[in-house]
Formats: sequence, structure tokens, C-alpha cells
Amino acid sequence: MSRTANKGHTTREAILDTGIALAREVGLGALTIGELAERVGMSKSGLFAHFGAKEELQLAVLRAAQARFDENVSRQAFLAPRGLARLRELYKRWLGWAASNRQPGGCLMLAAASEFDDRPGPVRDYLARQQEVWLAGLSRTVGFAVEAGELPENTDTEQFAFELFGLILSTHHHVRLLQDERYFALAQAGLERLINAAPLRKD
Amino acid sequence: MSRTANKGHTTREAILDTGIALAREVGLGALTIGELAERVGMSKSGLFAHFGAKEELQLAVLRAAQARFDENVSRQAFLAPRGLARLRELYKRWLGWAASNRQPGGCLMLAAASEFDDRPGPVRDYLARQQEVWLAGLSRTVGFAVEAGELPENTDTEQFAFELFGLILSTHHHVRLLQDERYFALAQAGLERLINAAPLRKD
DNA sequence: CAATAAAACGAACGGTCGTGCTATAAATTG
DNA sequence: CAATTTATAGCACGACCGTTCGTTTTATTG
Repeated sequence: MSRTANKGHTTREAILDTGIALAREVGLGALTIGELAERVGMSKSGLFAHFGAKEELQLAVLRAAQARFDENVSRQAFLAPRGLARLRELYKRWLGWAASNRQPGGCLMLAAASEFDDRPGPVRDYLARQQEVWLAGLSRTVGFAVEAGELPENTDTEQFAFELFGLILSTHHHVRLLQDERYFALAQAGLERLINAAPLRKD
Repeated sequence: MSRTANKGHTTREAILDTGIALAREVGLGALTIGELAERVGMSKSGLFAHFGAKEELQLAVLRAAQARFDENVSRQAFLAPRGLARLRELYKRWLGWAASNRQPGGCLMLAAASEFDDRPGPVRDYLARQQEVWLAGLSRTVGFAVEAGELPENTDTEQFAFELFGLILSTHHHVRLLQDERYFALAQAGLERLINAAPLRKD
């Protein structure tokens, strides 16, 4: 017994890999079992047996995408020391993940959030939960820069995180729709303005 | 002959009204002729005859939504005098349009852009074109405030517009996904920071 | 009102959807 | 290697998809 890999587990991973790619192209809602099975090279029913329901497949794809995001963005950025260094590293990796058009489809979580924000159910719940966690993590990362004395003491970290998110979204939107890499420069300038004129708490 | 209204034109308008609402709920790509026909109260084939192809229906729905946006946001904001007054009015109306959850589905154009940014074709082309026009209009509106002396003379209007768009997107994203009206306050603070610490040209 | 044009319908088409079942093939275990 | 669990395939189902076509109803016009 090779511990990590039953046959089932192995093919399941392969399915999710291809599923992420396919969902990026057509959208998570339009992800179809037949098309996915064909790409993976197995039968519809064989693939279906792994998940038992379409919605379970969607959730599994989403969880797999989230795991890759955590690995490539969060975990890597956490290798940088607390403060502006980590914040900058996080922003750079996040931007690369979300708006890079090296691979088609952009960020699956952002696309899925936009697609499912009006469809109650487990998918939406999962996305909302992850979003809350991510926002809180962002605020904390900004907070470390405050603690390090690299941002004003009364910086509004939530406001900072909210605006940082907006910069990512604007870049994502414009790069993907208008296919113009020029927007990365605007994203960079936006971060610098956030740092140099950070939003302050009102009280 | 009542000039504006053949029977055909009238029902076409009704179809588009309902079509906008339905597309907001399920997404423009998942907009279905049968479901739409049922909601309008007519036969599938009868409805289909108005457009001749699914893609034409999608484009027609998109154009109708754009017309409503222009009417309720752009045109109304242009009643305010050039400068910060108009900019603030535009922002307020845009925010209300995009992120208000009084009616379900949020902004159709934003959702459609996210859905179609990877599907080449007329729908994507239309969305990209409208996006360029809108960004240019935003920059010009900011420029008027510069001309009025209400923003620094060397304000980077494109950067300003890009960041303004990010604030709208961040609000849209968070309000719709997390159902928390609190984010409107962050949107407002973001605009004030843009005005009080406007991005400047590098040269 | 009659003639004509426009609009809506109903039925059917080939496809694909998600999802059950039953049988077979492959991997794992003793 | 034999026994058994696990994974995959094949087939069928009802439902709905976009689209076509011929017919019927409704508006418009002279």
C-alpha cells in the first residue's frame, strides 16, 4: 500500500486538475461531466461515481483550486518577513495568480464568486466563507506592517484590505477583458499610493 | 399607426425587460430561451423568432441593460456641474446601480464581463468596447475636476479612474457575496482618499 | 370589411444534460 | 494465486437545450 495513492485517489486528483482548467474556461456552473470525462479520458459514469452529484464535483474543484492558491500565494508570501516586505510579496503573487493571462481563465474563485453570488447553496456558502477568511488574513498582514512601524499607527487595516482587493479586481477585470498588460503598472502604482497615503481610522 | 409600437416592438421590449432580470439571476450564458419564454408568457418558438439566434438574444439583452445604465447613471450624473460635484454624483449612482441589492443579481455588465472574458465572440467584443468607452468617460470626468482646480494639476486621471473602478468592483464583490451593507462605508472612504490624496503623474 | 403582412404557436429534430442501474475489469488483500 | 473490494464502463432514462418548419392567430393596411 503506497499510502498516498489508491488508484481512486490518483484519478480523482487528475480529474480535479483537468476540472480546474475546464472550469476556468467555461465557468464553474457550465462545467459539464461529459466534457470533463472526455478530457480526462474516461467514461461519464466512471467519473460521476467519484462524486455522486454535480454539486459535489463543483465543490471538489473549488477546494482543489483554493488549495493551489493557498500553496502558491499565501504560503509562499509567508516566507517573507512580516511587514511591508510580506505585504508586497503577497500582492505580487496574488496579482500574478489572479490576473496573469499565461493560463486561460483567470482566477477561478473570483469568477465563481461572481457567478454564484446569487445562487444560494453550498457552493455560494463555501465561497463566502473563504472570502471572509481571506479578507481577515489580508487585514492581519497589513497590521503586521503597522506593528513594524512601516505604516502609520492609526492605519485602518480593514479599509486598506478592502482597497487592496479593489486594485486586484480592477486589474483582473481590465487585463482579462481588454487584454492589455499595461494595467499591471496601474496596479503597482495603486499599491504604492496605498502605502504612501494609507487610509487612517476616523476616531 | 402609433409610431413607436408595432406589436412586435412592444413584446420585444417586454422580452428584454424580463431577459435582463433573468440574466441577472442565472448569468447571461445560462439564460435560456425556454425559461425566458415561460416567464414572459409566450411560446419558445414565438420568442425565438424575434432574435433568430441565442447569441442575438444575449446581445440584445446586453444592449438593453447598457441603455438603462446610461440612462440612470451617466445621463443623470451629467446634470451635475463639471468637477468634484459631478464625480461624486457619478460615483454615488454607479455604486447604487452596481452594488445595490435591492434587486437581485447585481450589475449584469460586470457579471457578463467576468463570464465572457475568456469566450471570444461578439458578446465579448461588445463588452470590451463598452468597457473602453466607460473608462475613457471616467477619466474625462476626473479631468473636469482637475480643470476646475479641485484636484491637483498633475493628477493622473487614468490611474484615478482605474482605482475608482476598483472601489466599485470591491464593493460589488463584497456586498453581493457577503451580503453586508457595511462595505458601502468603505467605498465612500475610498473615494475620499482618492480625492484627498489623488494619484499624480510620474513625469 | 377584405386583403395582406406580421407575430405567435405547436410539434418535432438531433444533442447534451445529470443521474441511475448492472456488469465487467482492475487493484488490493489474505 | 484466489478472494474480495474498488474502480470503471456501458446503457438507458427523462428533461431540457437551440433551432426549424408549417400552420394558425392576430395586427395592420387599403
